[in-house]
Amino acid sequence: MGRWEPNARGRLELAALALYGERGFDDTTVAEIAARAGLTERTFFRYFADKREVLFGGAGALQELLVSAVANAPDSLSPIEAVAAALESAGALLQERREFALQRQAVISANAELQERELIKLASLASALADTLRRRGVSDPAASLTAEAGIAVFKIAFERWVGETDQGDLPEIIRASFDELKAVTVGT
Amino acid sequence: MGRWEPNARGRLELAALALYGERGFDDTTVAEIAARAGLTERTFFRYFADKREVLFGGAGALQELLVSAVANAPDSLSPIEAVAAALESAGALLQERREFALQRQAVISANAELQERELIKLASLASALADTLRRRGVSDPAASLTAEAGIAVFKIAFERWVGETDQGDLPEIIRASFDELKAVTVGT
DNA sequence: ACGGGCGATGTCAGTTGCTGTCATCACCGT
DNA sequence: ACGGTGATGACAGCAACTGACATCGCCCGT
Repeated sequence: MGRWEPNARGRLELAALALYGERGFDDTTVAEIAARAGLTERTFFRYFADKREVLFGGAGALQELLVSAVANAPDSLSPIEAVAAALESAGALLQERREFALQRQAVISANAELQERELIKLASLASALADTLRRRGVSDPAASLTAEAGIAVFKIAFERWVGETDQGDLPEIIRASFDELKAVTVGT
Repeated sequence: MGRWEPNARGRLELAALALYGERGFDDTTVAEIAARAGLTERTFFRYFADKREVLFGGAGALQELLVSAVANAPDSLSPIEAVAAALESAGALLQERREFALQRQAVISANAELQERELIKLASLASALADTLRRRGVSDPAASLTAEAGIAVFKIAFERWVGETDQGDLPEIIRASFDELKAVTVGT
């Protein structure tokens, strides 16, 4: 194709994940990542806003998936059911890339700055879900609460799935966690 | 008293909040904060791990308050009721410092890095609450779900309270949001 | 009262994340 | 062939953060 090797972005993502895994996030310099990808530090920052963002390239696609799943859910579903169904299908997708998901999560779990970035991505997901619910006619604060509760369930289900040695079914864990949330909120 | 002016930490917090408010987080250097507090940059980093942390000095106290409130809640309260009561009392405390809370929140809302830090503090709160629930005999995933749902409710209630011109009652908003969550999770 | 330990602060040098600016180098259409 | 263009490199510079060492009074024991 071009003058340069193709897929510079993908090479950077791959190199970063490998190096973060081998030597840790803090002990990896951006220059090292770039060198491993056959590029320079300056080019790294043309593709990614900062050193952390390189691990979150898939966040945008995941958000679009969730939003369109909720937007296209049948009207017969209640808001929380629509959100649950969307998260289950996202879970199914994640499950197909379990190896990658585990490696990535190990890196993130080892570093607080990366956890911060992950949390704000999840918050962005919740915000997008709430917007979509509002477009479905759900009013506030129900829309925000449903979205935030859904993301909380997803977080916890994902953690459990990652922690399991015998690989369980993620969508199933998500569904069970929603049921558990329902039981828990009843209170008395 | 001492060789130095007392309360260096407090002076740094005050100077930082003022400068972040006046010129924005990005356009404020740590050296400027330190100078305003009559100290040096190096001393700033002895008190705070990084430039953001200076805004989160109260997080530790808040966490202790919540944990002890849940730990000391009467056994007659269900997990979610214990969490709700704890968050309401935290809300009452926040309400006493409304001016400060609003100013601080305006600064945080204007900057993504600060939002990240706030999110990880909230996640830490949720984690501490979940631990406390487990010590009360609640098992997982109910403990984690209750804690995360509680924090989600708190976030949304706080946002509403901040957005109001006619200052409503925060504990009341929190209680109402818990009720709304219950309604929303019922689903169908 | 005096000397030394000690805690809080200052000074300095260095690394790294990140940015602005300009140069370079093929490819592409005309 | 020629100039435009998009991706990359080279370089300089700022600010966040860290480690090492110096300084300065206060306090405690003798």
